[in-house]
Amino acid sequence: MQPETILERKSIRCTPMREAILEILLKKGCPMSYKEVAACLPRQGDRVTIYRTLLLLFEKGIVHRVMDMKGTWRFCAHNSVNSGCPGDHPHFECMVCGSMQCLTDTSLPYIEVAGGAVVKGKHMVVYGVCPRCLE
Amino acid sequence: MQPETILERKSIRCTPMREAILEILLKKGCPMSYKEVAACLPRQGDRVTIYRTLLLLFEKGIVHRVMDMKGTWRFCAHNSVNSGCPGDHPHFECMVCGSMQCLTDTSLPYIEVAGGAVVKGKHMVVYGVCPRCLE
DNA sequence: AATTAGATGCAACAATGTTGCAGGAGTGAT
DNA sequence: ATCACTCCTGCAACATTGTTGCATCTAATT
Repeated sequence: MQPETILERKSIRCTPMREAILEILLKKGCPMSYKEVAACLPRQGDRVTIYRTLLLLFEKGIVHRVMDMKGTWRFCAHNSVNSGCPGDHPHFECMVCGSMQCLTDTSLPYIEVAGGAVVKGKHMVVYGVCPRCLE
Repeated sequence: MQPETILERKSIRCTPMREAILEILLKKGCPMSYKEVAACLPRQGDRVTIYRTLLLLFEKGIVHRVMDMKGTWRFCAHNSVNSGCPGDHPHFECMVCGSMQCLTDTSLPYIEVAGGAVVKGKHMVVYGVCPRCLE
């Protein structure tokens, strides 16, 4: 689906910035930090705008969000249409190059929390060394 | 085990700061951020020293470390003696009060990463609302 | 084309975490 | 006891991520 179509369907104004960011995320298909997204932008916009755009895309359910092992949010839009994305699959992070990857084929286990806590979501990062960095 | 004994066994100098921090972590038994630890200290030391102490305890395998959903490290020393602690159990984080809890009774699933990546560790945070905040 | 709701850019701020360096405390040997 | 040495602590400074408020500009609507 085109970035423009996605934005329209969610009743969000289609601005060049939003279109560009969403296009980058769709193209890469892996969780990207603000920094990575900013580096891919053709025209450098304001830091705050990028943050706000990423947050908006997340809040509207267009992308999902993962916290990496450095404590920074990463945003990811894969082409799959499955909703309720957050918390449904683990992510792999390479400790060498820092790249991240959605493990969409694996689902997260059911976890029971003792004492009657209500579970809203799950978040899993598997870290190690990716094939490229192993060589 | 006493903080002093633990430090001696790991061949680390037993200073008042280290003893105090380790004692706090052992007492609470749940993952604490730098801020929480600092707030519990009887005599306020330097920020950097606290960070360095926490990092040292982690590197020596005395405590383990979890990244919470706000992107800050939390450190935890439970009394159990099992080594290789990092990555062996999930953690629960309350979205309301921010408290965290080790789910030591649950173990993390085996996750296979396609493409021949080497997995070094796993990290899982389950978030929701704790029993206290539900009322 | 005018209006208006909303998007952007700027400045400023807060928090976490790190690095380099000078001085101080503990350890061991003479 | 004294000396030398290791290494712990505190200070200053900095980098990065992320947020907030406000003025200005832009996109969709009439």
